[in-house]
Amino acid sequence: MKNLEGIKICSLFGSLSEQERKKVLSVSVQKQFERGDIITQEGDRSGFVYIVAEGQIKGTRFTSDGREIILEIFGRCDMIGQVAAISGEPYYYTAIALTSTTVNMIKKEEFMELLRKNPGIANKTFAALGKRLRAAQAKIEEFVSDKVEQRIAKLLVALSDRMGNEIPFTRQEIASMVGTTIETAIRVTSRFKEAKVIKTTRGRIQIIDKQKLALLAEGPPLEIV
Amino acid sequence: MKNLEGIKICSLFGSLSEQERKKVLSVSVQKQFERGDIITQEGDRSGFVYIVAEGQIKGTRFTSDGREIILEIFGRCDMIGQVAAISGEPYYYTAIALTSTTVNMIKKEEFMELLRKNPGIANKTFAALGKRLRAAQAKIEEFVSDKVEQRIAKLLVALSDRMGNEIPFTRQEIASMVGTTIETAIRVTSRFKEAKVIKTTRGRIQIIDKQKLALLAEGPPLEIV
DNA sequence: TTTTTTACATGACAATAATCATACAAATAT
DNA sequence: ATATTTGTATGATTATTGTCATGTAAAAAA
Repeated sequence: MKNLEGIKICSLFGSLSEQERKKVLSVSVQKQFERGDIITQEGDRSGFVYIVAEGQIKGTRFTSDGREIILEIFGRCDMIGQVAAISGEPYYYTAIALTSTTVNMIKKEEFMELLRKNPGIANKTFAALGKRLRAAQAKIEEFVSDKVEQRIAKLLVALSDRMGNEIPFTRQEIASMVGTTIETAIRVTSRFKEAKVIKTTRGRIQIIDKQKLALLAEGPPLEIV
Repeated sequence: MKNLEGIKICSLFGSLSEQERKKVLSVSVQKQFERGDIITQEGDRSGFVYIVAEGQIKGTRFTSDGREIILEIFGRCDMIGQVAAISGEPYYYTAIALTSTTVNMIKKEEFMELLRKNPGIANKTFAALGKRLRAAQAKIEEFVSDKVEQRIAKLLVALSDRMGNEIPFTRQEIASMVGTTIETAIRVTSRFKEAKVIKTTRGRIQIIDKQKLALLAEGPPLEIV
């Protein structure tokens, strides 16, 4: 059963006994999404927690004037909707599938039960949330002290750590992740291309010189030659 | 015992029985700080969780070039150090007392025990963390879509919701909270003063027209007359 | 195949905010 | 009482990024 596989590998569930794991599976329903499908919608109250078994999801919000802000990228074993489940508030995000995605859905109540009965799961869930908080605060720090070029360099390094050297995002998506306009994102990536730290094709960025990129993420901007 | 009082009112502990509360108190040590005192230091591993019984604390980080970034303001009943306690990582913040402050310190291990044995506390701790995550993400959104004037207006509204119409921060601190320079913070607050939405004295801002301020937080900037 | 849409590219210009400089008043220390 | 430090104020200039406009190439749809 692919269902079992998806969830078995998640370290979150590593501390579960075989019976417990079966219990998790018995209360979780698997669902499939295709690129562009909406998994949770900002403001909704569907009452599920999602665990990503396969694929990539973007957690986005839309500004009043319709601009998209991509706040996080979720991958295998990441959890979506815990905060909403525990605080009882609606989803904060619109979660959209970036690739073909398989998720395990757990009803809010079952999830709470799970947390209550399994300190191991509770701790890991908590720690994961803490990690997200720090990531968000690190991003705030970036906004305060980095220029767009550094932010994009940082993003590319982070993304390649996560998904390898082929980064499947458009410049518009890059822009939405670092909080800039598409024009600026294009200009910056063009400069990177010129300096041979990346290669680009339509909707893709390939990292060539990750080390140089890491330097750009910290240090001074590229000299215009 | 003032100790007891401090912790009793915290809604976090509302679900505790009298014995449980006593247990919390038996494992918590009270400590006093004065303005400017450092409570936790970024990178340290002291292994305590702090609950604010009285006073205000700023959670800050320092950039490589020494600039201060104020990420959060903590007040009564807020908790500091939970993430570090649970994930086992060092403190992410430098927490500095803004006023005379009383905190209840709980050893990391005791805190974990507390969480494990009291689902009510665990849930509230988790929910509080979720709230902080959303606050951080809301701030990211502000950086993406607001100009400095709006960010400062939003900050002043939020601060006055929390601590009343007398806001005890310098323009430098305001600047560190919205991620701008002191000059820009001064210029913007001066404009607000001119428009009679605030009054200022040294180290203080008094909100006069909160409604107008809320409008400025959303809408277009002040017209320069 | 032709049309339309989507993603990338680039120039010109404007706006926002940073930087640098200087000044002054209030608080604190000597 | 005087000196020093700290917080506020404001002008001039520059840098960074946003906005608007226009163009091209690749992909998708007709």
